[in-house]
Amino acid sequence: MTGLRADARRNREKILAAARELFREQGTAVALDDIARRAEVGIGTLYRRFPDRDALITDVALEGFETGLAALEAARAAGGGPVAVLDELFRRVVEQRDRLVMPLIGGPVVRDPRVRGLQRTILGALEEVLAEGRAAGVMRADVTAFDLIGAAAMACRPMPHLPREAAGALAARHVAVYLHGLRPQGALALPDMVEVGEYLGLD
Amino acid sequence: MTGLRADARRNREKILAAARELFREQGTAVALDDIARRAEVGIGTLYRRFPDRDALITDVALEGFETGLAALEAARAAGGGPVAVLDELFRRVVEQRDRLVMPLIGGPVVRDPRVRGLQRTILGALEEVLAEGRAAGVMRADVTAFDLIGAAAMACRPMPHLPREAAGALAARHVAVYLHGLRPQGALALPDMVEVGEYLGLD
Amino acid sequence: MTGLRADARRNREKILAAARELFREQGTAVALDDIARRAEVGIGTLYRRFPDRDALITDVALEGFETGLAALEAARAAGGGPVAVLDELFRRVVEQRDRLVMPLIGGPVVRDPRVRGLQRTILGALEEVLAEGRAAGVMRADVTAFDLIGAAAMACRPMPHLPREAAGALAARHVAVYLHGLRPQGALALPDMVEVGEYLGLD
Amino acid sequence: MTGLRADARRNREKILAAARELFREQGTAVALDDIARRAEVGIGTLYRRFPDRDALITDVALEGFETGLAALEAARAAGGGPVAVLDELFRRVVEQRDRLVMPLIGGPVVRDPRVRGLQRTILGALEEVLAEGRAAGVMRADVTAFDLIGAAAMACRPMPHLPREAAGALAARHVAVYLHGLRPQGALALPDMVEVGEYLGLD
DNA sequence: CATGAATGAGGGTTCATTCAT
DNA sequence: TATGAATGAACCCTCATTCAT
Repeated sequence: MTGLRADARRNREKILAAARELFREQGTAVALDDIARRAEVGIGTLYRRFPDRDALITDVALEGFETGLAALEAARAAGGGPVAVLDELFRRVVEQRDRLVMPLIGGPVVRDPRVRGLQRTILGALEEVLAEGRAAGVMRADVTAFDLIGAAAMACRPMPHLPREAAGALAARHVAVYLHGLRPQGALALPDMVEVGEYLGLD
Repeated sequence: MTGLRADARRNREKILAAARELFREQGTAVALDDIARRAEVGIGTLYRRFPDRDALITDVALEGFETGLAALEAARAAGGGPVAVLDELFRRVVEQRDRLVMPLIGGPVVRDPRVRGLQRTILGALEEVLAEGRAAGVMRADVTAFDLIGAAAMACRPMPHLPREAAGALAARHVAVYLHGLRPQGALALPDMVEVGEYLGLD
Repeated sequence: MTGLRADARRNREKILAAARELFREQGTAVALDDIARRAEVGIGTLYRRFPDRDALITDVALEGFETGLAALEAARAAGGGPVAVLDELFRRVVEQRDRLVMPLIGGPVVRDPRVRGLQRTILGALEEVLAEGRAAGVMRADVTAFDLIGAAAMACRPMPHLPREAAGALAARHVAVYLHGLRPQGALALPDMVEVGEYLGLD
Repeated sequence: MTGLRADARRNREKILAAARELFREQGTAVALDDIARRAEVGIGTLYRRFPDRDALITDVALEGFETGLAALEAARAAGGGPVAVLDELFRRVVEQRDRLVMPLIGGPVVRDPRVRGLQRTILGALEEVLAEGRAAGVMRADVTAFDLIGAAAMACRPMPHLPREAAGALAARHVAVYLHGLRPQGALALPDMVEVGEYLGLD
């Protein structure tokens, strides 16, 4: 990744960008030939860099998680209370949902230790925000970091039958209502949480 | 559908059930051979009943919309105010999300007039519930029927990397927070809604 | 193999014949497309009948062993002493070496239980011939059935750089000298035999 | 070959050794990448030294023929009558059959004039041995140098399904019987020899 | 000179679709 | 009508070969 020749690194980036786009548009089963074509490289180049489909999916997902973590850190750095942090975080999540392909991805990704590390870091930071919110009495006590991750995943899912900006607007509105619902006033208890640890391979 | 011989109708049902399962498990691009095999009919039989993949997808989606409409009608019939209706509706939606494959489906479905009719009916009924809720001061004025459909779609999406019951719990909790967020108290304005009419082919 | 539809069985035979020819001409790595083309069937038909290259190789080899066993039985049926039997056997082997692709084949074939059964039968029959020859004092005591199989394998090997009839003549002459060498008179001891049992998976 | 820089010559040798091994293990169709990898040089280096696959095959074959000629000369130098010479020659052939890849090789090799020269030399020397043997009455009159080359070729062929030492023992035993068969006593006439001249490109 | 990145043709395999039984 | 055999286009992947570093 770092020791690559200049042209090789450039190609790697082009391939990842093309994969990101096509995964969103057509799912991760899209033809690798198409990815190579959109990236304007030969199919052999794609295979040299990513030995199989999973390697490509994993790296796209990895960048997604990195983007997610960066969004969270930026939201915290922007200051404001925990409510403002989540508002800002989800604003960025919806805005950058093209890069957050994360929720598209099935099982294999989870196995990658780099992904697991990022997931752990993100979960930890979210827990801190939630703890602040609970302490300040502005967030329900029963919502967990897993719930927030799940909400982000749902909001990022592509809706292929909707035009892009409509899907964006719908996601933004959905998230706004959801965040509004995080306030504790008059809330009924949530259904029980089930063990989601293995989502992270944290067990 | 109705004028079919008994065994032919039985085959049709077996095929639809198999398709529903496999669409959820593997997406709508799953091999038709696999569907025929799981349905325990020959591939030729599948083709006799459903001339192409889209016909099968359409019929599965149609059943999904019918299930959704039935859930809505049952929720209204159960009585209670508009809040109770939405609670009950979404409870059923999450519970029966296996059949609500609707949100899995891309563009082609929209073209079918039967689907459009069902969508119109569902949207109309949802608007009525929302109107009641607004009149009673228990629902935000700026949430639309489209938002509710969108929320249902997001909640129904399969999360293939999560074990089934974990995904169900996450969806139920998400929906609970979302519905809580529908209350008007202290709500900030939602982002603008964009025209989603073509989602229904209503334009 | 037996329960096949008439046209399906016809295709199966055409594919096996084409494979036999091309394996000899170009080795077992020959393009399967080429086999399908020579057999005048679609590539899909080939794959329906033989799920992978090994399945095809195995079946070709199987027919080879059946041919070999038939040659041995015919040679014995023709009567004459053990020397005449081996003469006749090897005459047939060289003559039909196109079908005796057996020696072309590497490891995977051995695993097939049908192949192992044939190998056992052939070895047993060869031992009987050798025993008769030894009893009559016309065959070296130290030659084994494995040696005879090995000799047949060597003689059947294609020599792609030689024109077909030249290779045949060379093989026939080689075999003649070899058989002549089987006589006990004045023979020096053979080098030790090494365990070849696993060739048959007999261990 | 001679005017090469020291490191270049070292690379050349490493490539030839790797090719010899892999040709025997997997045939001459083995991937050139694999040869470069086993030789621990870049693929570009291999191509600089050997412009195409045939050049590499030719050089490996050339070394094989040189090895064969050396074995023949050593056998003659060891003294003893013609029978002893052939015994010693074939002992060496079986022993060094790894280097005698010659019989693996198809048509292209023949074209190289250096190979043809070696073949002619070897054939000539073999004829001399046979002539001595015939004169001494210890060798059949109808066996030719071509037959001996053919016997060597058959004995050198790899038998990939047999463990290495078993294949060696089988070859040694086969050769012993064959050489025993070369004696004239009581021999029946051999089948006619066909013109094999073009094997050498001597026509 | 050595290296290894890039290329794309070609072979392996799957699967949607047609059609003979 | 039900079946499953046949077909071939399209996708996956490898590897010979060229060329920039």
